[in-house]
Amino acid sequence: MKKELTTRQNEIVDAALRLIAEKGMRNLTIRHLSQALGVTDAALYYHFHDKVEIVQALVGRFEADADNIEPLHGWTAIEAALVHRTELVLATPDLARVVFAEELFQGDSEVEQILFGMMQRHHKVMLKHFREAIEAGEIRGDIPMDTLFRLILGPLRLLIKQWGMSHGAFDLREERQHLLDSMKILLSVKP
Amino acid sequence: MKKELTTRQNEIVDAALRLIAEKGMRNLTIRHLSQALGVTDAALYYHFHDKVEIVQALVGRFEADADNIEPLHGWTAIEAALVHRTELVLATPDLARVVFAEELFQGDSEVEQILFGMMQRHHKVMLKHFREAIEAGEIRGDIPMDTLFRLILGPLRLLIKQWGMSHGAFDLREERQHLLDSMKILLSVKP
Amino acid sequence: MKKELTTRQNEIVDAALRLIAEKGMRNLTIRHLSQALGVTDAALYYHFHDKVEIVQALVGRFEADADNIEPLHGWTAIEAALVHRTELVLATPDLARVVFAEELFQGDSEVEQILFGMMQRHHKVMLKHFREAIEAGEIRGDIPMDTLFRLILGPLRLLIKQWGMSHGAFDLREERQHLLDSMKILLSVKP
Amino acid sequence: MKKELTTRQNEIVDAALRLIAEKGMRNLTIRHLSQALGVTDAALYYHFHDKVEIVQALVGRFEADADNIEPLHGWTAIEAALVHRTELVLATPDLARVVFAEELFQGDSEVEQILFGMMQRHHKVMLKHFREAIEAGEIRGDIPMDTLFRLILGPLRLLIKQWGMSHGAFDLREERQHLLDSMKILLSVKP
DNA sequence: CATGAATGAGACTTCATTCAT
DNA sequence: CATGAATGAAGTCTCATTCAT
Repeated sequence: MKKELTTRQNEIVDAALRLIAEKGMRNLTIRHLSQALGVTDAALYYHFHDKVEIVQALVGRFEADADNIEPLHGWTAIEAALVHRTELVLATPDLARVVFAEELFQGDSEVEQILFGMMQRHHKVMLKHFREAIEAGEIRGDIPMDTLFRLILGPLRLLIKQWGMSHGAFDLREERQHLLDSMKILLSVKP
Repeated sequence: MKKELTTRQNEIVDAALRLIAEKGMRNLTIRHLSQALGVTDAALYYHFHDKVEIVQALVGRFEADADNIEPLHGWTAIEAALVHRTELVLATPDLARVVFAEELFQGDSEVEQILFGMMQRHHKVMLKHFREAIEAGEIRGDIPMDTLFRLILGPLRLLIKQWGMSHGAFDLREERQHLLDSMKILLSVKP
Repeated sequence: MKKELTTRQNEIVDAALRLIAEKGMRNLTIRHLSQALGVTDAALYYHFHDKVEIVQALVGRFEADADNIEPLHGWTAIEAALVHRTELVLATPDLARVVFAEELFQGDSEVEQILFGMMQRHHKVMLKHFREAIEAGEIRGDIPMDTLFRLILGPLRLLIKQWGMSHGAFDLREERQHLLDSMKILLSVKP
Repeated sequence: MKKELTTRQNEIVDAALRLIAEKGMRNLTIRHLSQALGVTDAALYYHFHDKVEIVQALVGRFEADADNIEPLHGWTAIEAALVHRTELVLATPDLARVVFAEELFQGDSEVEQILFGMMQRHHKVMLKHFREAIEAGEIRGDIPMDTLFRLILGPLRLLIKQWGMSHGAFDLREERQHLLDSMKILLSVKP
């Protein structure tokens, strides 16, 4: 299912990501992309059949990285997931402004579905970890699952979005740590 | 500063909002808009000088509604703000999928600035309420302000986004209540 | 043939002239014109049936002024004509950048004809004065008539054009006098 | 600075020149141009980034030709310049009705500047030749420089404009010769 | 692998004009 | 006298894509 990308294809996806991060999805046009790469429009069609194919490869990036999480459990897994997200964002800041920005692809139904699938799977995995954490007595169990998901992922999303919109004006790792610390305190089971 | 819109102008903004909500920002073209209104492209230019002007009027809607919050304080004000947001979303569902979707306007620097200003002001107001709530002993004071903001607004944003993306598949009021209840419990000062 | 213009019509023509002088013929649009006058587009159609009618009235201005030359003869008439032109230009500088700019109306065949007619008549009158001046021994007679016309009118046109393009940067009267003096010297019959 | 044009670009500029010559600047639209070339509007944008770029290339034509004047001096250089102009006009009659028609570009501030620069340089060169001619005793020295410029270039401009407007109804070379002869006589130093 | 040339659809915008009020 | 609302044609430009070389 997942196609291996050639070197050139990866270069193209990199450039595409850069364009989107810079000026949004509308900035991702075949001409801009080819100019960024120093080739002709037509040249891109040798590497990808479609523009859709490029965007799909781009979205695939998120997934590729997201899958490499080690098999942790409970609160440890939750913390790892949040850390992983922010580290990913720090590693490829262009991704930072794109990930969590599902609206960007609104209308691109092909991409929308891919993203929706990703989100669903992620959601499922997280819920599993929540249950584990509750069973292990790591976090309190009196909060509805969906609400819990929002309480944990919502702040993370907002944090990353703020960081992206401010063009990295604050220390993401530090703020992420504040977030994790506070969550730990708030969610821990009271004696 | 804020321009009063004519009846027709409001009709146009309504239609624009509908278009965006349906298929995203890319769906908001002058042609689509005029077709939705049953007139020619050119007709719109009688009412607005620019497409930008239309989008600005549209963004102004958020602001207009956001300003009408009663002068509450502390946790009450925070709760009211969250309730107000969700009620706004319920009242004009088209707005729902647009609000909190700053990325939609990424690249549209004119609009970006307006939104940025709105966010800044909102942020400031919320921080004031947080401080009041802490002083009043309504919520605990050991969480950094910015983190507190993310912990409260992040979940709300995610909730509204989920509701929008699912096309209203769940009861927004109910879930919002769960969120508020949980927040209250989590943030309350422990004896 | 020549229609008397109402007060409002004259105001409109004035504004039209100003627009053309400012940014060229392409700047003369009904909307710009109406905006300059502080009314709606539609309002202009009460005063003129057509845009063509406005332009015709505008061109008529040149003619109107050009006709009022006193019945002089010979070199005196020639000098008077040149003086008259420059004075006209000084009196209504907007006209300055339009008059002698037949190209501006190229394509506007209706106007082109009017202008062509004006030029023809002017040409004829000037030739008559040339002949008188030669017969009177005021200027030498060994220059072909058409060449003489170019030698006298060409410099004047260039002078006015330079003045217009420089936005009145030099003293038109002074330079015109230099021109007349030099012409007198050059063309006078040698002993 | 001066960009080399491709074959296709030159074809486009040729067509553009033809369109302007035929019906004036307003006739130079992308659609007309592409139709004249038998292609789509969009095709032109492969060769030129802008419509402005096309016009600039077009204006560059004047300059290109104007620069190739041999290094002559004094009256010989002046005569050569006038001859060159008329020959240029005869060689490319389309240029004829455009050259000396600065008004055509009024409002096109980009082009206006290019033209203004060209005029300035031309003016400077001519003044130099005037001085040389005076020093060499070829022409009289009692006429102000600027006036001299107008006396010589003005008639030439008018001649070319008349020829262009009459669609080549008379023998340009013959009339130009009359002009030169007369000028020589008038301006020569009297014994 | 890439370029040169083109296309058709559609984007935003301006223009002159009309008509009912 | 004027406005409010609209129209149809035209203008400039961008976009994704194709095809021959």
